[in-house]
Amino acid sequence: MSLTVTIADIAKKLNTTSATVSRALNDHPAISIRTKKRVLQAAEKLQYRRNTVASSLRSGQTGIIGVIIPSAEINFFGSVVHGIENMANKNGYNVLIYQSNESWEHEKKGIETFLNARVDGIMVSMAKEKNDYTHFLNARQAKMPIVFFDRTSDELDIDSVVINDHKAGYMATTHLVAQGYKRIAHISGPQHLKVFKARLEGYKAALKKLGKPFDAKLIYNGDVSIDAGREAVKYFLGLPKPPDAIFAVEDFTALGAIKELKHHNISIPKDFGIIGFANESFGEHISPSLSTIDQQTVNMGKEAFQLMLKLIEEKTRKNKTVQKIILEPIPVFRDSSLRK
Amino acid sequence: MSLTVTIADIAKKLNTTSATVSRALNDHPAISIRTKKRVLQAAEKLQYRRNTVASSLRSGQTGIIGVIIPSAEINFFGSVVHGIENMANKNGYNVLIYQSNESWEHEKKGIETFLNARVDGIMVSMAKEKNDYTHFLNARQAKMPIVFFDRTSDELDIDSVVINDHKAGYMATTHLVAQGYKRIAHISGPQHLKVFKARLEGYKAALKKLGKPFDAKLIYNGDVSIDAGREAVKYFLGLPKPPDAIFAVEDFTALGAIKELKHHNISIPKDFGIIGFANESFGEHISPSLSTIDQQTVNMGKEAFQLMLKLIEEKTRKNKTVQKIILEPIPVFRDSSLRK
DNA sequence: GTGAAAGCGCTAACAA
DNA sequence: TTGTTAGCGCTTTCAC
Repeated sequence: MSLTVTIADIAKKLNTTSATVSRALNDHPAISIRTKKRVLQAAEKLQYRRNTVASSLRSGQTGIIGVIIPSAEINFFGSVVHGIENMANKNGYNVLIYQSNESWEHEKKGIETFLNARVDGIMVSMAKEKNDYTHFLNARQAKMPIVFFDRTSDELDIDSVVINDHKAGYMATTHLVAQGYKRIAHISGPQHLKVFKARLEGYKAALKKLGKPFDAKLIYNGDVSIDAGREAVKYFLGLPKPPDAIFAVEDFTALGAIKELKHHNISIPKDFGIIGFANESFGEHISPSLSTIDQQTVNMGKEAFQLMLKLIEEKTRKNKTVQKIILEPIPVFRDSSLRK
Repeated sequence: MSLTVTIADIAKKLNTTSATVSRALNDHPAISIRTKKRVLQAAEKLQYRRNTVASSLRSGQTGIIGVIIPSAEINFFGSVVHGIENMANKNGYNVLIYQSNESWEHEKKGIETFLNARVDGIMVSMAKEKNDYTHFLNARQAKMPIVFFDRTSDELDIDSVVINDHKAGYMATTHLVAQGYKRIAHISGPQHLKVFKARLEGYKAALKKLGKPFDAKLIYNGDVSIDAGREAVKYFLGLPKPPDAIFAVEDFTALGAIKELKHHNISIPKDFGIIGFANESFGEHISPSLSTIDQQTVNMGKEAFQLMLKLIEEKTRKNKTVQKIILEPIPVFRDSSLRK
């Protein structure tokens, strides 16, 4: 017995041709029930396994979606990938992962790899490191469907799924004020990334709406880390008129802030309110438990994949409308910002 | 200009043949520097992109490694995948992900998918749900290199990378005794999974070594969850002679235990010691910070991939030695078990 | 409803 | 060093 069974083997056994076997195996409309049955039985008996590589070469479709993320080690992306993968499998697709490790060089290589592999579509969350967009433009030129999620860019006119970061920032800020805090500070992130910028804008918009003055001294620009949170608090407490609440751009930053405030024996939420962003798993377990904004990670993955599916279908037609799906942020208020 | 450029296009342009172009593109030894240069230039100019699907069909190698994990949403697996992916990319491989969602059915389908896709190797961390091993045996029969990591089985004679769970259990238990705790309890996990069983065995071995009696009442068999930790503590505190320390099979279980102990106003680590397992990210941020055992996740991914590489190379030779790599657990002692 | 024949794009054995 | 030829396993016209 040869190691790999092909449709030709099945055909020979049944005194028919590869074409017929192929049709039977693919549920082709023009095939008799009888032959189909015989083929399927023979395939089973011979332990036939369709060679998807050959199939892909001939049909021009691989059934593979390439996904580029900064790192599989970051909770958020693992979770989004989970959502993508589940939807993909349900629709008969497989998912190839490529990590950029936040490097532009790797991101570029990832795109190249996926184009070569003739994947059916590419989904990307951009690396922090930024250079030019030629790799994305190449992909577009090759008619490759692309969907961006979370980390996207305004400079490119592309289909994307993000959450409404502006609204989220607005919500977080409004909530703190509603809880009676008077001076709300914000610890921001790198402003060349749209997500972080939008959160800051949301914060500003909320203050304006609530008739509160914007004070540039109450903005600390950090690098999205525990340390940034600590440093921010040190800075804030040194101000002549320190804030009494912080909206942090992300949960780890908020965590650092909490640690530093505790270190100064400042009582949370009584004397100081904190809200973070991302709903990281640790948030509900620390004390006080951390208020935050949930980003619907798994759902984001699902939506992004569905958008991809649409693009793949539309590929034949010349439909060109760019779609931007914006998910609603979900506030999760816990002890760190709730005064009874 | 046609949408896809092939080596035939390059050949035509240079008045040569596909074979020569292919050789130039693949750094074949028998090729003149001059032709190679010309081919590479032409390829660049025409924006040629090698079709890896065609290449795979012909060469029989896809350069793809299939990875099956229970869920990309679980921290631990995201982290291992990170390790695998990094090594894979360095060695010119890509990684296909398949999630079993702890279901045997999905796991089986994953194997089937990967066999059809003719991946160069499959890496698996088994689903909790167990049935038979036919899918793994099928893969073996198809001469597919397989490496298991973390969740493996003794019933299959397979290459694997795990950490020394027995030793880890031993370490954790010994540590608690060394800190002066007198009655050490254990919250265990499903015993049909080797990892959990080994941790229990390590616990027992430590007690024996230290001349402490084993008391079956001090074992609570949970399902690896926060709730299991809570329930375990309720049970333990109801005993005539309750324990004064717990080695929990996993961090979330430990977390549940801590929450319940706090609820009973029992002081940690003064009156009660706790150590968990897995070094989940939340552990260092809760209070008291959680002692735990680190599993070297990223490193596990690296090692597993290197083992895979070896299997792929050995495939031509008939080398059949099964390798089991056992990583050292790394104790991380924090406040929850450290009495000064 | 089935068969014959061509070819997806590439690589590799054999010649020259 | 290069060209010729064949074929990886499958799908898909085009006949019948």
